[in-house]
Amino acid sequence: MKIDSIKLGKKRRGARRRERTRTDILNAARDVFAEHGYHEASIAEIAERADIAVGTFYLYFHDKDEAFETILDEGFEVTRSRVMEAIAAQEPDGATLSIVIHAILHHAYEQRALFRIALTGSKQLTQPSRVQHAIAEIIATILEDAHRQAALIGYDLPILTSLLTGMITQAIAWWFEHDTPDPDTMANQVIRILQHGLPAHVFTSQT
Amino acid sequence: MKIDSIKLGKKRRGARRRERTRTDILNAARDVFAEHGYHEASIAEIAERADIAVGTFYLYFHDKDEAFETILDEGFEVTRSRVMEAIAAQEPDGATLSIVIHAILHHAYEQRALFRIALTGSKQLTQPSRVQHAIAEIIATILEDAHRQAALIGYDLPILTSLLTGMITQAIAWWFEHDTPDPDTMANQVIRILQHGLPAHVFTSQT
Amino acid sequence: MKIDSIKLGKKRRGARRRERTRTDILNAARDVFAEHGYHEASIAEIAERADIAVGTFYLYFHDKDEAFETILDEGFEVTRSRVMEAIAAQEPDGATLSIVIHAILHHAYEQRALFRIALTGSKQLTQPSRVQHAIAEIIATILEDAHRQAALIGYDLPILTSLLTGMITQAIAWWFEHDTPDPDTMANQVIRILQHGLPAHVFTSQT
Amino acid sequence: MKIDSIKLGKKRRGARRRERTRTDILNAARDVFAEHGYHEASIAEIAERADIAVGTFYLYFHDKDEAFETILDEGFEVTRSRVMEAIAAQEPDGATLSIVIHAILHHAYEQRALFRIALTGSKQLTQPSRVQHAIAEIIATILEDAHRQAALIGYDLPILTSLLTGMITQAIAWWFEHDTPDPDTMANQVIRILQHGLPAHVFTSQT
DNA sequence: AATGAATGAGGATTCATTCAT
DNA sequence: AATGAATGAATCCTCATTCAT
Repeated sequence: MKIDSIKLGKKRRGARRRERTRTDILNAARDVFAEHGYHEASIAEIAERADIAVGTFYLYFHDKDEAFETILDEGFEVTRSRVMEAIAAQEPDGATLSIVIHAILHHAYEQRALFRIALTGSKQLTQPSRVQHAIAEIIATILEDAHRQAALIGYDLPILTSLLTGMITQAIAWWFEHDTPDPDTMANQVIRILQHGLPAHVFTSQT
Repeated sequence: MKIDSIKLGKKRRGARRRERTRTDILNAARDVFAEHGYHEASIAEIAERADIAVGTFYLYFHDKDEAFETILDEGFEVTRSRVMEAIAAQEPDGATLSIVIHAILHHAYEQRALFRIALTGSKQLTQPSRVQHAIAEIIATILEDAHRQAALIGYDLPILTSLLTGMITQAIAWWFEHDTPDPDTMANQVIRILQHGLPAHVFTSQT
Repeated sequence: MKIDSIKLGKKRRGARRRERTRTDILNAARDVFAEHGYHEASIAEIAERADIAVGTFYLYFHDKDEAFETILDEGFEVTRSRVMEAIAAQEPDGATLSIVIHAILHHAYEQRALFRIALTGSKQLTQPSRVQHAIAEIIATILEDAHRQAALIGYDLPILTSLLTGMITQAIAWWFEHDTPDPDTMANQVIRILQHGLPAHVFTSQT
Repeated sequence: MKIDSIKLGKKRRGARRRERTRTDILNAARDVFAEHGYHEASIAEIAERADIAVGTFYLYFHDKDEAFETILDEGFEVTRSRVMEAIAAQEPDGATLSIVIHAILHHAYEQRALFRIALTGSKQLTQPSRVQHAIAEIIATILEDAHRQAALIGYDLPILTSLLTGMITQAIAWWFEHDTPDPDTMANQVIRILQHGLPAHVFTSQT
């Protein structure tokens, strides 16, 4: 029994260590990708920041690509679940668009580095930015509900979803260059537009 | 005099030729950047498509970067002037937001390659804003007018501009993956949102 | 005394175990070398097939090279003794070339993996001779006898030995790509050439 | 006309230069491969010996492999044609085995580096040594003639070809470690065996 | 002006070997 | 004795840029 527990201890320690190294690498990689973008990020720099040898990187990730993908995948998994939790906590009966927008912007504000990578450090051209996809999915669920209730007649649902996503994405990107406003204020700006629209004035001739 | 005019002729011919080569390179480069993105685009391929030698490229552009910048700069200069012309033609008294959105989307639809480069093939991280900047500027003029007339109380003007730009940009990006709808339909979707907002329904609890 | 015997038992068991592990590694290594060749064989794969940790490999062999050398050395020691036994069993008075060739090809046919390593997976350039050397030695003893009896006048003994070795080696290499003929048939082909030579016909002009 | 000839001159000079560089690389590569074998040969060393930059290597060969293949391909093409010429010169009516063996060994002696690469510096395991193939082809033509005339009853033709090839190959390999004997003497040793066979003595019990 | 061969720094990836546990 | 995570030197290959012609 003693032996068992010791062995178990060892195993746990090994696993813990392995996990810690993996996290170190992922954090370092996220920073480097965020700073330089996919192409200009070098494994050497990631390794240095994670305080490991170059070769160690390859013990945890098959190649540069896999690390990149992992950051996005795991990052957005966290995003999705956090946002979902926030929504569920506030409005158990069903999410409203306002709550969703607030939740997304709150989380995005805290995870700027991740969003920066996803929005600008892309590896491929065709990636319509995985962020957009993640955001779009969340928004889609709400709009689909509304659509089912025939509340969105006149709108093409996929396009509407995409356009809202574009707006929210832009709100997030705003923070790449500015530090204010805070997420709530930003969310209110977005919601205001979506709720009331702009004054008729701007759509007609301006004399 | 005769000699002079000959020289002049030569000069002119030389200049015309130079101009043609420059355009060839720019066209080839735009295609290659659009196909592969900044990083994967090689000078060799650009040169081949422009039917010139690699070295010749460097007689016209200082480096890869300069060609890239030139494409965006000249491209958006054209965009701006075309859109402005379109607006002026339709509504001499002053543009309305509807007209601007229609004009922008029309032009963008025709210049997909350019917009694709600007939106996805960026060289640096902070760059996706090149298109956005161009679009934002046009929109800003209209919103500023409205703002001056106190019609936009409650909105932060720069942020509002940015958000609208995000929506329009997203509409353009939609065409990177889909061929429909046509620019007018797309513009109408955008305008519908901005004019009426979404039904109150989606902002409140959904029972 | 009791303690002693226990210790002894332990020691023996330890030694036996050590021996078994060593053999496991050697077997795994032989397979991997045979499959991939020296350079493409990785310690990691050898360790995996031997069901040990990478580090353990280095407890038994100083480096990749030593394992490789050991395989060849021990392999050919076995070859030599088996062949010698076979000869002694058949012809106690002294071996004949026929018997030797039969014996060598029989053994080689069964030990293809080893011979494949020795002939094609070599580490260094000057090495293809390891097998050759082993074969040559056996053949040399016979030829030297004959030479002593002045039966090989006109032949340079070392060269003759080498040439016969080349022929036999080639016979073995034949099996790297073909499964037939069986060792006896193959041996008879070799012997036929060495016994009668080729018809005079092929050495003169062919009208 | 003057312009034409100048242009032509330029073209020729360029082509000549290109050809020279290619040859330089091939020569350097042949040496390095011969010294270190395929795997240990580094492009850097080849480039240095050819007195070019690393990148230049890749202007002429797609990768290490292609250079290696080219050396063998071109090398054996030369071998074949030289040997064929030699044969044709001596015996217009049809080659005899003696002449072929002399010719092969003569050429091989002069091209030791090439043969060393082909025989020992192989890249893949399955390569039954392209040399062998080249030699085998030449020998096959002669033996097939004889076979057609039913002079080789009792022999399996492909195996016989292979065995002779093995012998000749071994003769060439001999020179990797020794400088003597000269090609003619060596050829005579080979021919002597093939013509008369070994004394019956060595095949029977040796009392 | 045009050419295109040459350059060489830069970066990804591998794997034999070590060593703390 | 055994483990297997960590190391980092070594090597291939790319491509923007230069420059002799």
